[in-house]
Amino acid sequence: MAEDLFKALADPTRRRILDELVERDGQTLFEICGRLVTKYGLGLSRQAISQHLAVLEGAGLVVSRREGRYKFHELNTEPLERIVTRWLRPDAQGETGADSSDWRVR
Amino acid sequence: MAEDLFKALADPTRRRILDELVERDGQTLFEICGRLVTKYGLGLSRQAISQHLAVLEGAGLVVSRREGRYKFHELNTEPLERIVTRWLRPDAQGETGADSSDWRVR
DNA sequence: TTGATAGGCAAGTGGTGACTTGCCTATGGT
DNA sequence: ACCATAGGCAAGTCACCACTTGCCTATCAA
Repeated sequence: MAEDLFKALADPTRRRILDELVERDGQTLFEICGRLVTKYGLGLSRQAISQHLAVLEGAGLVVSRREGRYKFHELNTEPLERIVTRWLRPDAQGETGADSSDWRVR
Repeated sequence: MAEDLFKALADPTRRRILDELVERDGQTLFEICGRLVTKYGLGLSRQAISQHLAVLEGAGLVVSRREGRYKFHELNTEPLERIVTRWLRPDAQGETGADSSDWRVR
């Protein structure tokens, strides 16, 4: 749902992870950790990145595939298309761009 | 900058406000309050909506124009285009889609 | 089978953000 | 001049989220 998508995009570290996956798809957790450190000098723990990946996966932006002791993470840009059809081109996708399920009771 | 944009989109109430402005552009604060109440049964205070509008304006998603005692709010979808060029079509906009300024030191 | 690598689970902490409350300013009608 | 309307400012509360720490599981190589 939309809530998960935008929450996932709200964190700059998660956006960087998406950038990394655009540049090189199918990386493991440790690869991503290493890249964030060397490219941006990020001193985040492995668990921090792992939790970020879980959030991205929950939003459908990342799909993971396990092979032996490795877990490869792949980008999925399909959820991002919904942002476009909601506000940029609301006439596409059969009229409504607003997702009626995008709501939470407080 | 990107940080403000995604933070602005992270809240469901703010996304609803954008939906309202897509449907009818140039509304005042009280008009938006009324619409959110009648259409979604939202019991938010005027100040809450006012603060949301300030965040949206800080992100460049809303532009306001004052006329007498009225302040009209208009939608600006230009910042949303950058989301598309960053991950969906990174080859547009002269190569890089990643905004190097999208980073905060912790 | 031991050790190293790749990853997961769970509880705790600090900071940030959404919302409220109370009071203040400004414009316009009568 | 008065009052109602439209909006702003500032402080306080509360819940959530990012991150850490500590420990545990699984796969592979020697």
